[in-house]
Amino acid sequence: MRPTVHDIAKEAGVSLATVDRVLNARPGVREKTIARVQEAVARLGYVRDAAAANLARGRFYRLAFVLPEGPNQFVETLRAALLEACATQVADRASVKVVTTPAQDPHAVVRALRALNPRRLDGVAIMAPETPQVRDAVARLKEEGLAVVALVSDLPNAPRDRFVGIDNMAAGRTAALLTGRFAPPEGEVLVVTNSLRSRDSLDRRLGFDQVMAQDFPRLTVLPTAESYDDPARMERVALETARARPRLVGVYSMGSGNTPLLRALRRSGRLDELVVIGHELTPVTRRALQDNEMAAVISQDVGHLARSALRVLRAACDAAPVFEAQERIRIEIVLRENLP
Amino acid sequence: MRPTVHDIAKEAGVSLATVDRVLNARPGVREKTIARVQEAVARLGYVRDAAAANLARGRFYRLAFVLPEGPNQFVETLRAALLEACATQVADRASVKVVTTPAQDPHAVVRALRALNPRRLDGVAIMAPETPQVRDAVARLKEEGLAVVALVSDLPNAPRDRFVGIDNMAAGRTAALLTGRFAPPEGEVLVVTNSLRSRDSLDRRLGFDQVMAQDFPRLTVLPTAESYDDPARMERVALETARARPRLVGVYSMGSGNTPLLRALRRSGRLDELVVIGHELTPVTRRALQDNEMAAVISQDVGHLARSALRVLRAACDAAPVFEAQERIRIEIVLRENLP
DNA sequence: CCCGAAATGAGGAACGTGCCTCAAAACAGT
DNA sequence: ACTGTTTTGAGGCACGTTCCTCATTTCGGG
Repeated sequence: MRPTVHDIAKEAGVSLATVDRVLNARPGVREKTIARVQEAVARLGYVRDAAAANLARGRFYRLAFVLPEGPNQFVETLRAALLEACATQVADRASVKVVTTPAQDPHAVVRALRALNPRRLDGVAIMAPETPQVRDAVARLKEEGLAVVALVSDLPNAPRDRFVGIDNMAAGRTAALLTGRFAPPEGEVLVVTNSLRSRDSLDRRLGFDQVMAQDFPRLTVLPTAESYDDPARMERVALETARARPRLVGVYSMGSGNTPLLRALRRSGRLDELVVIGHELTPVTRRALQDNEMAAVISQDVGHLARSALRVLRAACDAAPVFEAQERIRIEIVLRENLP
Repeated sequence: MRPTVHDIAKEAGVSLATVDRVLNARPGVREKTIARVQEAVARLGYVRDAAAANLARGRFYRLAFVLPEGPNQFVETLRAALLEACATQVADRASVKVVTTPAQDPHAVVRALRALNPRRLDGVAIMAPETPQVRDAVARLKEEGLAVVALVSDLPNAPRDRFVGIDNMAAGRTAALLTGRFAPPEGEVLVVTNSLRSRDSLDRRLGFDQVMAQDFPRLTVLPTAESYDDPARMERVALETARARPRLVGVYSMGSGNTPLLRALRRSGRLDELVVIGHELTPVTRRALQDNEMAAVISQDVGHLARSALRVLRAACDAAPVFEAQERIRIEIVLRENLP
């Protein structure tokens, strides 16, 4: 059986109240006594029973998730994973509110963040591009004492407690390595995304260029084509490029417009000779992998993302340490044969 | 605030004791009353507070892990992950004993399993090749009422409660797809492993052959070379093959002898023209990826494996359902650029 | 040595659930 | 209406912790 506070008290020769004061860093205990208790803790290998502690404390975590909403299946699967995680064990003693904002409108996120009532919340997870206004809104939430976590796309210059998501530069590097190894040694590569305003797209492009320049100098990377969340625009750009550039050998899609992209490449008739690599496993990309239309998808496990964000938020609320190994989101490479 | 048993009692117009009897499926309650309580549960959306329940029950899980021990870094990292998981939150109210058995001796596992005292244990996780003796030992443990989980390598014909690990057939298929895409279109591929006695190796080979035959008919897959956990033998076989077969373009290493394998290929002077694909991220394979000696490593997150096994064992002890999405171990493809 | 402040002890209530006992009530069969 | 059985109610203790109060002890400074 594990030792309890009672055992510590006996071992240290103090009362239960004192042990409690030491364990919870409350004032009114002499240095010497603190040391004595801590020695007893170490000697007996005491670890606080988190379940009992939370029960006694009556802790309740009021959390909010601010997610973009648009023609984006990734966010939908993320939301589903979040709700599933809540429904199951993970979200014990927590209430989770999901707020969605139109992805196209950069001010909508800021309005949503401002609309949050800090007194009715303990923590917020935010998936949004990093703008000065978003930074300010995050700063305000932090000042009000909330835990703030950046989700999927980092907010490195905002005072968030943590980023939950993959290293997007490394993801871009991985995409480049796959493109280089799968494609013929020479030719041109098209890179498309919704918008380079988002931190994740920017990082991916940087990583992609690094590896391309270093390891595959005979592949020419074209400038990033941005669709601005407009499917028609994505389709037009992809179609034009596929038609105008006979040397094209690969396409790297950093964002979410894979449906119009694939449609365009199909219409160009060149899809089967192109190495197409995209991000995030959705019904569309899953289908494309199965049909050999996409060579690989770089993905992050949305279930893991959701559970990790929840755990990290709770830890941040309690100023507790996080279990790093469990919270590292992996860059997953999904091929036709290892589809989950 | 979440509803409690008290709320259910009030809502259903019964006493707390009755609610308790219904919730824990104890006898002595009329059908009608059961229905009334269950309705109240549904109406109020009651979910049992697992933490409080475990606290009250004083539940303590006595678990054992039976792992092979040999010149195998994968098992070492797995053991480390397990200890880390125990040290942290995951293993609350559980004691975990790790038993290691010499990998070379197939009877050692059986002896270890027989040596377990079923009355002092609630669950066991086993990583071992499936032999009739192992099957019998597992059957005995199950009969004694223990929860049994197969780890890494499945025991499909033993009465285990669950398998925690990757789909090894799919892993082999993935390896084949990577080999085929990375290597030149024509040539020979060497497949090596410790032993085909292990279920995981067998499955990998099957999957590998499927995809090779189907998608890359111009690549010839050589018969599996077994090292029987003997590094010298592995080195000799690899060196001989590399020297004797000029058409060799790739090597698929299904087991754990990557150190002697790479040493041999280095000595043959042909390492940089070969596509080498192996399993499990260890210091050796990590280094080989960084040095471009291996093209890819197919891996399973040992941390996830350890935590999942712990969760699944607890669930099995309580005959509780598992959260499937969280327990699916992914087939990870690790390249130089997405090394975790 | 005395005083006030700081440190400590002792104890209890609470959190939500499990599990136990004993008595009371409802019900069945005669 | 009687018996005997089944069902239900009421209550209490326990789990390990937090957090509270109030009394007592210890300490340092004058």
